[in-house]
Amino acid sequence: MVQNFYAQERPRPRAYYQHLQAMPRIKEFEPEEALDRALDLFWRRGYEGTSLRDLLEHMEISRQSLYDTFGDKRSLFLKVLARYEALAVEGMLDTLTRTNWSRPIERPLTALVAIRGFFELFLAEVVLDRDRGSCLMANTAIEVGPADPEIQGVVRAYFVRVEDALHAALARAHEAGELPAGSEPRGLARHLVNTLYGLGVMSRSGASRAALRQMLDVGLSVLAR
Amino acid sequence: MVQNFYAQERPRPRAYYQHLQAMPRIKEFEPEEALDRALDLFWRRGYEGTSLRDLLEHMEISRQSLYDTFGDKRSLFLKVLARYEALAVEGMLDTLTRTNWSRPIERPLTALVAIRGFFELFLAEVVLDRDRGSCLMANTAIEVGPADPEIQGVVRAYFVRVEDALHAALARAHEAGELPAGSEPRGLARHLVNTLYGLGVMSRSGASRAALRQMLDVGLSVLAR
DNA sequence: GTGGTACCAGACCGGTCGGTCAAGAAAAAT
DNA sequence: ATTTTTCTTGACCGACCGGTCTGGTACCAC
Repeated sequence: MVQNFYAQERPRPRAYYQHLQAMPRIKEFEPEEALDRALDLFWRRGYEGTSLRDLLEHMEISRQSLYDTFGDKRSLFLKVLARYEALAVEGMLDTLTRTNWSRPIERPLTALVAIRGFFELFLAEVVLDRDRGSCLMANTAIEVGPADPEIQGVVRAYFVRVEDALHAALARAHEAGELPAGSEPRGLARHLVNTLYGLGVMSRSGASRAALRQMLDVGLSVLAR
Repeated sequence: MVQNFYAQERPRPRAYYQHLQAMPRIKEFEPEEALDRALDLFWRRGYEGTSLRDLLEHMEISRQSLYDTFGDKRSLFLKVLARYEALAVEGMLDTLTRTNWSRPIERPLTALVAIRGFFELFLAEVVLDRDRGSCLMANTAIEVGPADPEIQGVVRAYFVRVEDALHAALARAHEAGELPAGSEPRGLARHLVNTLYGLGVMSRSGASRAALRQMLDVGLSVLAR
């Protein structure tokens, strides 16, 4: 599902051209890499804030190639969102289900530790690269909002996937008796999603690292037994 | 500070023109009302997403009047932000410090109840008017971000004011022994700010009312003793 | 070679952007 | 009536928007 979703009509299997008299010139750019560059730009400047000229310059492809490969600007954006979701969910599941977490000292991982690790990673990324604003989906939720129902649907679906991933980890923690008595994993998962993307807003407003850290700590305190 | 901040060079005191031979034609629109209409539009569609034509149409003033009264688009936006801050902080302090809260049954108000009431009010507003996305400042934080340091500073300052208002209420609750043992009002206040504007993002993504409610409940659960 | 494809550069399109300017009408003072 | 100011309408500006089109070139198979 991840590969080739950007090129509907050009799957490019070499065998495809066998019956033809001529072979097309091979692509000189890597569509996936170009998509990643577009992702970076949209992330930093938003959809409207990124012009076609900006995109061409950063993706280092020609105007023609962009339209041939990705369609118009909105189509490109949808493909960027899909790629972001694929990358982010993959990384998230990786972090949340890894059996050992800390690099220097490998130790058995409880679900709670995994969740904490996930949030730590998120915070570190946010602080490191400030002007991306933590999450493309959160940025898009705000910028596009209800104005484009299709895009809004993509964003909502993403948040639900994140919630489900957290919920799975919380359910494991719950079974293992790691959560406070009377905890409800679904509610906790939703709370964590809310905390996560709240941090995106606060970071984007220029909040200090200490403030972000405190928000995170208190937000996670509901998990403490 | 609130009145007349929109018209730097036209304080319009009647006495000002006494020494002149002629009086200017009086304004035919109400600057404050026009500003409110601009506020509404910026709130719904964002800064870049609102064109001058949109503004003129909604404010029902002429292009010339807009430039004469508010300056260029960015100046207008800064004045809108200032007005929003004045209105929102006023309403917030009102809610957080009112001595009785519920309309039907007047009862003495603990700080904790005031805080809950404040969040309930916020949630109700968010759900009621979905496509405004809950908070102009949060929208602006995401859209503008670090690209415009001055605007970013305004937004950050606003968040700090909200945090301080919540902190004051929490400090009162803390003194009254309403908070769990070992609570730290500053950390709690920051957490609440984070929860608040996380809700803005989630609402804008089209989250269900039930999901928002749950996020809010779990977020506030850190206040429960 | 020829044919067919994908590459690139750049001109070009209509439309919209934020912002300015000009001209005239309206009001209130002398 | 005159003066002075602000109002409104609408034309106008250069710049940029997203998107299309053309021409020339590189590549590969026959």
